[in-house]
Amino acid sequence: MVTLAEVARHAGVSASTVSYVLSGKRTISKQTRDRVERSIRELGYHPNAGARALASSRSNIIALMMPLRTDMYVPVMMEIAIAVATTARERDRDVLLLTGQEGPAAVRRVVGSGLADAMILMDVELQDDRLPLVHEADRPAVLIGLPADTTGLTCVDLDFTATGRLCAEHLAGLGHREIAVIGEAAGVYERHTGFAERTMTGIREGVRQHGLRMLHRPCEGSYESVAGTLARIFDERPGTTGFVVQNEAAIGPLLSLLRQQGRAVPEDVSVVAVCPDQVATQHSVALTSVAIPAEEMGRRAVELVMAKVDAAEAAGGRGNGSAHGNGNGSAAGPAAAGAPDRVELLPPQLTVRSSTGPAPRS
Amino acid sequence: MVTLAEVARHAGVSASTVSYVLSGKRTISKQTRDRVERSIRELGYHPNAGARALASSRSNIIALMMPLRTDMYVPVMMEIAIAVATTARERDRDVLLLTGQEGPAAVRRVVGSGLADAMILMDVELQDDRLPLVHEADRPAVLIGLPADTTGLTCVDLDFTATGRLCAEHLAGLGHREIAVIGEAAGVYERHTGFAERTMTGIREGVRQHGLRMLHRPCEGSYESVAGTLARIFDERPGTTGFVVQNEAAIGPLLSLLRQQGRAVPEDVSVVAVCPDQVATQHSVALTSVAIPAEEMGRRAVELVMAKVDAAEAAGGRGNGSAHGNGNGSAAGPAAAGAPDRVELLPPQLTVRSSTGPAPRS
DNA sequence: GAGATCCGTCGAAGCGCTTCAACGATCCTC
DNA sequence: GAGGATCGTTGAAGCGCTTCGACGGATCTC
Repeated sequence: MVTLAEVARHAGVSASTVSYVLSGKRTISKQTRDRVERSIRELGYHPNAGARALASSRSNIIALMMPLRTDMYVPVMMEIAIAVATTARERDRDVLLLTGQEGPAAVRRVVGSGLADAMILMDVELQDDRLPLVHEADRPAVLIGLPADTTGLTCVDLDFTATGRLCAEHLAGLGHREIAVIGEAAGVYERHTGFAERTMTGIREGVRQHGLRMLHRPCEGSYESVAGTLARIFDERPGTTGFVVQNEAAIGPLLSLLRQQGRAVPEDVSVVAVCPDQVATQHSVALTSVAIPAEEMGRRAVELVMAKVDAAEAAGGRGNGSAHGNGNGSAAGPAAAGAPDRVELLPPQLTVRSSTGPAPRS
Repeated sequence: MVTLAEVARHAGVSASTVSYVLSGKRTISKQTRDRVERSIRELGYHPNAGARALASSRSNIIALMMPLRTDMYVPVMMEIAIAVATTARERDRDVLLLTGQEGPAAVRRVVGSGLADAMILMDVELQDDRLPLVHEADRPAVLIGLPADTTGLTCVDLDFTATGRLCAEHLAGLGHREIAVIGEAAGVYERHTGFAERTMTGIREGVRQHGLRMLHRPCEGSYESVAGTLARIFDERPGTTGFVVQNEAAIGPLLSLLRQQGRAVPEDVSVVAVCPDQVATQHSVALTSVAIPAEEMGRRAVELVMAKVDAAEAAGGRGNGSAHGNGNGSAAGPAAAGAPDRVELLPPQLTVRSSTGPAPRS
């Protein structure tokens, strides 16, 4: 392995000069810089990550905690993860992959060992085990998802309330009066991941405001489950003409079943989905949908967490970018310039495709 | 941050003693060990990862290179990644997530900086850009997937040839004489990822051996594409009664279409799929399938790569666990005990579910 | 043109850990 | 009971880097 010292010797300068060329923290004459850079290239030098981390107490690594269960939203999770990794690399950081397996202890370990400078937590639940540790660790952290209490936390998520409202409004605008929501599997509601509830809140707002009637039924992704749910919906409300589907897995079966029953989409019933664009466009009918901006969520999470790292650095200390009085959230204010704690809800965007149309004449 | 020195002081021993308690590399009396461990707990000590890496030139990190494109097999990729991360953690290693974004240069960087001790490469193509660098880097590496030339490489993959054979044999055993293969999207064949070809090789073997007739059609995952492909198949070979589907995305549309056309599964046509079990069981008909053992692939990859790290360590040097003469693969042999280069093909397992049955009387 | 200022470079001190050689103490062995 | 092994522990030397203070020389200021 080539070391910095060897580069220095090769270039005829001191080690510190090489270091400053690399970091840019002091001005170096163009002449020297060129010479050093040439030596680096010729020798194929790569700074040793461990030594760097030790000397600077910055590892340039961001930890990404994935959900343990892989039963849901896999494509979304994956897209977020890839966006995180890609964005981090663009900013010269690496990403450490942690699974939920290890539980909250992972937070303690990573923080304690200085392995990572910051954390991004995915799939945050309303009452998340890891949150107390995040607070205690007082390290830059960003959550993807929204816990019940966001005090002192920075979060990124799709604005699911606005999403729900948007869906309801879209259907209302097309003249639909009775709509049904094919929701997430019951387990999702029980786990209190929050987004399902928020979507429903938004839908209810839209429903109330536009005087619609609405039926909400949780539903598994299996064909049988969708069939049962659908049957019950039409049983109870034969006049239903609009559907909002939040469960990706239910979309395929739903379209199949509607076709089988001779209900044309969008002539007889309209369907609007909440899902990634890729999913929306791969079905027999291209779906009007609100996209889940996975890529943007991942990117923003990295940007926010890095801003916090830099802010903490500038402030001289470790820490979260904002002071933590012991729970007395007094004077949260803008704090030191940089990255205040905040909740960033991405505005939903509804794309009209071929699955929604005017309500049929009653 | 608590340091090892503080632990030593607190326990009334020297720093080296604490280090040996932690690593177990020398015998320490139970009494001292207990005392040290107690201090560690009381102070909440976590060894500093950077310092450790620097002093030992081992980072205890395994790099995982994900494919850049997220268009395919996302659930499989995700499952592999999670299995890798989980298995690594069980063995006290962490996982660094790299995307294809950075290209082959990532290999050089990670190896050069000592950030990771070893690499696992996913989604390896037949002629993979990264392979020359893997050879050159001479660091423990394991590929998930099979390149054209596996000399000096360790690979893990499903035995797709056997998989193909198994599918053909299963259908043959049920009396089907004319079968069709709904293959991967044309792009997959063009990219030469290899597994698609290997599956076809196996299917052809089975077809030949059992005297079947076979039609192979690449197919996109979209509904329209499947519809077109299916129409052309029945056009050309009306007597087709058995299907092998390798493209996960095509499964849903295929089942819908068959149902629509009044062809009952499995009474009129049988369908066998190559896909994760989870996918196989979530459709309207539970599919007879050969599973893609993602979890096992991830786990084995970690086991193999760690064996190589240990072997290299024991052999005193860096290196790949086996000598690399400059391309003259002479006397590859068992080499030093430990982890020789090898290709590990996992045996496929076919699970009979409800989508295959005896061929209809012709 | 003397003093203050700035620029580019260097030397040295550490960051927190691992590991080697060494050493006293205890245990055998004959 | 003397010599050698063995055991448990220690001190010190780095691992490769960052960063602080210092320093000579060029540039500016009045």
